[in-house]
Formats: sequence, structure tokens, C-alpha cells
Amino acid sequence: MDYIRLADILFPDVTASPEDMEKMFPERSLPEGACVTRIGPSPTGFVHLGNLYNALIGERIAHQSGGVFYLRIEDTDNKREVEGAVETVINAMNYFGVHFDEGAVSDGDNGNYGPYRQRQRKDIYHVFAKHLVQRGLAYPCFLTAEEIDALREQQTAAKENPGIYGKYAKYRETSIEEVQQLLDSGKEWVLRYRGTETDEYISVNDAIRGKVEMPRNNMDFVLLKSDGIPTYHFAHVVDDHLMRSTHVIRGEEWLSSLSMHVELFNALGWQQPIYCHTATLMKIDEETGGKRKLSKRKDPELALSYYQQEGISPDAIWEFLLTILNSNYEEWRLADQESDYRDFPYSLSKMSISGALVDLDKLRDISKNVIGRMPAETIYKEWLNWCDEYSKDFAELIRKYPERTVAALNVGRMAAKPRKDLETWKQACDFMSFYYDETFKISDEMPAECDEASRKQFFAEYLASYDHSDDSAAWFDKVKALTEKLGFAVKPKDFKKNPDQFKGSIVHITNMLRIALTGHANAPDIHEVSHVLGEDIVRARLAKWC
RNA sequence: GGCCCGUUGGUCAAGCGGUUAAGACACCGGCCUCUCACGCCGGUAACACCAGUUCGAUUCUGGUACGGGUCACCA
Repeated sequence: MDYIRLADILFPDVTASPEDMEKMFPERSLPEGACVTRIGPSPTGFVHLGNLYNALIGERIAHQSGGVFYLRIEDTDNKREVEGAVETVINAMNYFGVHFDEGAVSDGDNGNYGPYRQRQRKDIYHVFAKHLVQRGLAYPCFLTAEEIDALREQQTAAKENPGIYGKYAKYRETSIEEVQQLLDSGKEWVLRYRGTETDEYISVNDAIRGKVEMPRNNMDFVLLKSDGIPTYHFAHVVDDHLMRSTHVIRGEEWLSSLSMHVELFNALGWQQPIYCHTATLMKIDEETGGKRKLSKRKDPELALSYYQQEGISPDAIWEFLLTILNSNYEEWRLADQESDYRDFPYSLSKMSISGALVDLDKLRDISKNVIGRMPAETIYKEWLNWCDEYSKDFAELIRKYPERTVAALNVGRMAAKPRKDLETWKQACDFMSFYYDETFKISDEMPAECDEASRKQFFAEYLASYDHSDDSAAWFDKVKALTEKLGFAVKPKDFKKNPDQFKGSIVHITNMLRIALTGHANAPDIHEVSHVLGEDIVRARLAKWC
């Protein structure tokens, strides 16, 4: 068969050669050991944790090695494409602090290895498609969807592997005349790779999993779809070669199509990148109690937007993913509280290969510590940023009282063992609400031990003797004196031992004070809070109880 | 069903032939204390199963079970 002629019939417009492509996209001149990585999201408008998870690995190993990290949009499936999805991906990655050195940007491309949108690379793929046809490694296939369905049914019934291969590859040996005829009649066709029937095994050294073995590809899989756009498999091989990726980081669901990719790299005579197949993120299914893959429909926490809405800071997400990704991260963080997480030496070999469960409790804990490490000014800024987007009323409040807010954020944080009250920005709005009259409300009941008479007496006398300039010790001495005067135990233990001799203990008294001041039985130090609020507010809030 | 991947406490995980089988989160006690938090001390809790190799297996090999993935002109 004259494959050269067949190639010309199929791709009459392709004049460039593979060598031209190699010249157009030369090897990158990078320092020894530099990694070139990428993420290749498809623009479906939904960015999930798994995307970020893989992005983070790529970003780390690229930037840690002085390499390049880029964004490639895998838009070969026009059916799934959603308007504005590219923007969504870029914004999400930007929000979470993942920066690209090159690749697609919202209004075009940035870099010398583009275009970075696969649909715009059609001509490039066709050069290699034609080349494969010329060498007899690819052929046009005119099978319709119905024919393929019927074949699959027949194969399944006969307990054979479904698919187009060997004797089932109907159009493998179609003559040029027949092809020409079919083409002329306007019949749709796809370009298929010509698989070899073999019982060979291939072996790939995965950077995360080690040696992975599987049967060599024998399928006539699709290279170009009927619209001339490549499938993922073909696009991946061409792109990662031409864009000079050194490492391909992707989910383990790709493991099963690895044999096709190996086949193509070999057929084209290219060196394979280093594959890194990551574990799938899982969660516990509430209904069955079993582990399962996170699902877009059932699990809101899969969407990155969930974390934005909850107000979990990007740093917390990073730390969370880093602890899942590298088992020694927590240890490193424990030993070094100050360093940026980017200083952590990330390693592919330390990665877990079984699916990790997304544990929101753990995330909250990490978030609490991350915020705990931030200076109050940083918290103010980031929290305000979040409020501007998700809680406009609160943003207004914070802006109205900037000094008070920063002071409030510092309550209990100057001590040797600082408080960690804030978990998320959303929770912060709730927690901090008592610092502002606009949002202040009494949420807890006054302790039952304090009857109305002693309550009135307490607040009256407390206010009468209140000196805003008292230091903590002087203030507390006054509270103690009042406590005793009202017939309450100054030492909680005394009350515990002899509950009959007292109306209650100082715990009840201070709780009463705390509720009047903050609305909650649980709140930070009363003396500190009083000073953040200022004398006027303190007096006003307490006066209501006299 | 074929092919692949996986399996250490509730969760995340160290471990890489001999360990009292780390640590973190969660949970439960206790201490500290004006509440809550923080912090500290302590506790409950694990090598899926069965063979084999070995003086000795959580660690190596095989099988079973269970979980996951994939078998598209989707990525």
C-alpha cells in the first residue's frame, strides 16, 4: 500500500514536517535537573481539589528545581466546554497562589511553546498524524457509532475484549481507491492508530509508584476525531513532547491508558516524560460507610469554590495538601513554625500512593494554626478581602473600625501561648461579632446562680468602682472583692467543697460579666476585651443590667 | 468480566526482616484557670486474611477477600 499517497489524500494541506516542528519548539535551555511541568485542565467551568492537588505538585517540583510550570488548556472536547471556563481556572489558581511561568492567560498566550490551547494546535497535530499515516502506523476508519456499538455487544456476548483491534479493525487494510471513494461520498472518518497484536508487556517507572507493568497496547485507538481534533491521548503525547515537559503529573485514572501513550512515544521516536500518577482524593460515603472517590455532584467540598466560600485561606489549603502529599511535611512544620511552606523540600518519592481521605477536621485545625501564625495586620487584610467578596456588611464594619479590629485580632495573641480562635474567615465574622455594637447580641443565658437582685447589685457596684485604667491585677482584685461581698466564693474550689455556704462562685460572677460584655459565656479575657471595646462601650453594655 | 492500582488505629500517616508499631487530627480523662480557647500530661484505638521463604515477618513471595480505577470520536 502506498502510504505516502494515502497521507496526501488525507492531509493535503499539511506541508510541514516533524523536523520543522522540532525546530520550532527546540529543547529548553534550563539548568541541569530543572523540571518542566504543567497542568492541563479541561475548561468545564468546574475546578476541583484534585486539580489544585496536582497543580501544587507540578508547581513545587518545577519551581524547586528552577524549571518551568505552565498552563495548557485541554479543550479537545468542544461538547463539554463552558463559556469563561479558562478564566475560572486562571482565577482559581491565582487565588490559591499557584503561579504559572507560561501558558494560557485570559486573553491569549504567554510563552514560546504555544499555542497553549489544544484546539488551536490542530495543524501541529496534523503534521504528526500525516507522518504516522506515511509510515503505515495510522489509518482512516469509517466505522459509525452504531457499528461500533453493535461490535461491542457482539464482543461482550462472546466474552472478548471490546474495542477496535486485530480482526475487528474493519478499515485497516482498505485500499486507497476505496478510501478515496468513501471520502468523496462525504463519509465521516477518524484516524486510528494501527495497534499490534502482541503478548508483550511494557514497564514504566512511575516516579510515585515505582515500576508499573501492563500488556502492550493492541488497540486501534483514535488519534484524530472526525472533526480533526485529537483525542487526549494523541494531544498529550504531541504536546508534552513539543512543550518539553519533563514530568507528567496526573491522576491515577490515567494509568490504564498509559499503554497507548507509551506506544505513541515509541512510534514517534520520542523520549517519554517521567510519569507521576497521583492517588485519587477520597471521602467517606455517609450512606454506605465506605471510601469512595469524591464526586462532583454529592460533595461540595470537592469544588475549589467551596473553600473560597468558607473563607479558608489559601495558605491553609496549601498546608493541608502538603501534609497529604508529603508525609514528612507536618514534622517539618512542627520543627519550623516560621518558614514559608515554599521552603519545604518537596519530594515525589515521599508521596502516598493510596487514596487519601479529605478530612475537613484536619483542614480546620491546620487553618487555625496558619491564622495563628499570621500577624494581626495580615489577618485584617485577608479577612477584609474575603468579606468584600462574601460578606459585604462585615467588610463595612471592619473598615469602619480598623484600629479596634486589629486590636481585637490581637487579643490573647501576645501571650507565650497565644489563643487560636480563628479557623476560617467565615467563622471569624461570627466570632468577632461582639466587638461591634452593630452585630453585638446576647446569645447565652445568664448563670442561674445569679438572681436578679445580686445581678443588679453587681453591675451597679462594678460600674461605680470601674476604672478603665486599672491594670489586669487591680481590675481582678475589684472583681474578687465584689464577689465576696455578694456572698459568692472567690475560689471556685471553695464553692465546690461547700456549695451550701455560697450563692455561687466567682466563675458565675465573671460569666455574668462576660455575657453582658460579649454576649457569650465563652470569650477571651474580660480585661483585654474591655480595653479593645473602650470605656464608653463597656459602660453602655453593662448599664443595661443595672 | 479483562487489565491495572491499592489495603498499618475513626482519619492522615511513619516504618522499609528483630521496634514497648512513631507522630498529627478527632475522641475521652487530668492539670493550668475568671469562662472558653491555648498549652502541658495521660488514655482508648491499627499492621485485611491464608499459605510460603526465614531462626524471626507489618516489612519479601504467592493466593484470597475487600476497596478503587479503567475498558469512548470524555478528559
